[in-house]
Amino acid sequence: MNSPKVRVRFAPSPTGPLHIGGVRTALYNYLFARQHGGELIFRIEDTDSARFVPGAEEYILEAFRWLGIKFDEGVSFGGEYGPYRQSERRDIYKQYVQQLLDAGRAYIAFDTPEELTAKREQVSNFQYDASTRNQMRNSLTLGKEETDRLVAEGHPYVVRFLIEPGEDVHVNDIIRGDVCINSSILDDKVLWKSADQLPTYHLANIVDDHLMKVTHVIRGEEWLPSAPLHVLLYRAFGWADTMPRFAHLPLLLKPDGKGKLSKRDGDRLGFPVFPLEWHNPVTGEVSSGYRESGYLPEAVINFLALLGWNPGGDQELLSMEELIQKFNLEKCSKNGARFDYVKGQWFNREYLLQRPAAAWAPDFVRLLAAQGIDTTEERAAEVVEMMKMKVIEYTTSEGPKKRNVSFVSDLWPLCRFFFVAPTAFNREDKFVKKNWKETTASEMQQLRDVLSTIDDFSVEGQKAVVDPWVEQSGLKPWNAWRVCLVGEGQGPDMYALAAFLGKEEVLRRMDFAIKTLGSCTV
RNA sequence: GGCGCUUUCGUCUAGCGGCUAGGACACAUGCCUCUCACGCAUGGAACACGGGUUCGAUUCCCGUAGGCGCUACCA
Repeated sequence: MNSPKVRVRFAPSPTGPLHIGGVRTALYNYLFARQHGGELIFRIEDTDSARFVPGAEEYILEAFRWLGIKFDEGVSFGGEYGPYRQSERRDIYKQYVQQLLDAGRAYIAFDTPEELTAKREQVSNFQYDASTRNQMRNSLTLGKEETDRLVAEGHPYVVRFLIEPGEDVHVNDIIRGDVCINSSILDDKVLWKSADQLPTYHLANIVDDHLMKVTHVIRGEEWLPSAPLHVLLYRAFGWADTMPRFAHLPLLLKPDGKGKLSKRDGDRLGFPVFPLEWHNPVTGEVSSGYRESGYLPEAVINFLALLGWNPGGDQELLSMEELIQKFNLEKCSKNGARFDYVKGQWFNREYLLQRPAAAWAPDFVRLLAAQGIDTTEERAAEVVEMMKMKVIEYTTSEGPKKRNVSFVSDLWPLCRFFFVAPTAFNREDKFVKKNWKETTASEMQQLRDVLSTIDDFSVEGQKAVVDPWVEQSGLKPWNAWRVCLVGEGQGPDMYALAAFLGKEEVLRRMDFAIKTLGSCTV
């Protein structure tokens, strides 16, 4: 018996920007589908008309395009199992709800939301189930005639799933093994909503997965408690033999404190929780995205892939191809993973370093332009090459910290002096203080005179002349020279910096420093 | 409250009855050095607790405690 072709789906609801946890779920589905030569479906679960947010669907699609997660079928991709937007499948669901009604596996209930709220307030732990349904207003208590009459009169109603109590329902989860819960603790879930005349997630989900021939449901752990309900639905429809296999992924948790990762954590700690920048169409609020923050899609993918799964072994830098090859649902961890965004920055650094400096240049040029600096990509690439191994200081809620250059945008604060000459010197600066003594001005004047004789101002050209002079004079001009050209204790190798600036600019900066700092002791 | 899932360094994790419990991020120190770094080397750092099972438990079972989730006419 050969198993059917693997078909998985990622089915977000368009209620806003895609959360990074959702991105990981989609990624795992993608890796699984690719590894098995299967198909990945993109379905839109927009059965909650109240929470619909315009633009969310396009946002999600663009996010996956950027990340390199490709779908084979679904909204905007086509396919033979459409439509793939649930709001366009109303008639299909209606038909299946009727099937359940006819089979006596579901019933009609007239209780209004207000009545239910009141009931919940008056009876603690109230649950609409076998123990309470006979006290409510539904087709079971009202009888067929009365029900038909109320429906005909246009009274709003919902359809509820009739759950038989006292049965142990088993879910065989790929990640968690056998999960068993008793049907008595399940409530008679609403399958069809009166409010928007659409099914709930539970019904739509089962019908679609069945009709779309989905073989594996890979989703977040928040769905685990309702998985038994889904199993019961498959059975009620008579689809138990083709029921997909389930895999419930661990959740992404806050970097610190308690609870699951939320947008607020990103704002508080300074990292994005969305793949792309999001502009809230109602509030106008802007949330940062990984793309706009300077992350490389490969880095985001690699980082996310290893949050909750690990191929074993010591290799952590993995390409999409390697991930596809090594991915294994059974090796997913069972417990929630704290979102270690600092490690995410490290991944980005690794991927940034892997590419040639020239590949950073366009972004860097744009960044410089925003600072009013006009330069070429070649020049920018030279600077990148000299500075990519440096460390940047940044501020956090716990005070200043340092980290390696991890983004192109880290470069500007480190590279200003390449493009802007010092206009003043901070005599209180430790480095300046230490390296500018009363004799320094005259030493710098000597160095200046030596430099002015050089025609070939390349690193090699300078070396050929300056090294012997250093040797013979016994001077150590480096730090003072750095003060002249940079203004502080920063920057690359002095010859490299001087070569970049060019002879004229170097001499100009030295003249200015000698004049400004003079022979005074600082 | 009820139900379910879960528990190895600060964090992500490897481990699938016998190991000096491994790696990575982060952190610290040293070397290198023309500044800051990179790099290299080194270091601190974990099996939640209590019972079993077993010759032997981080590993299997049961409790306890913590964490997480669900408990809507939301997904």
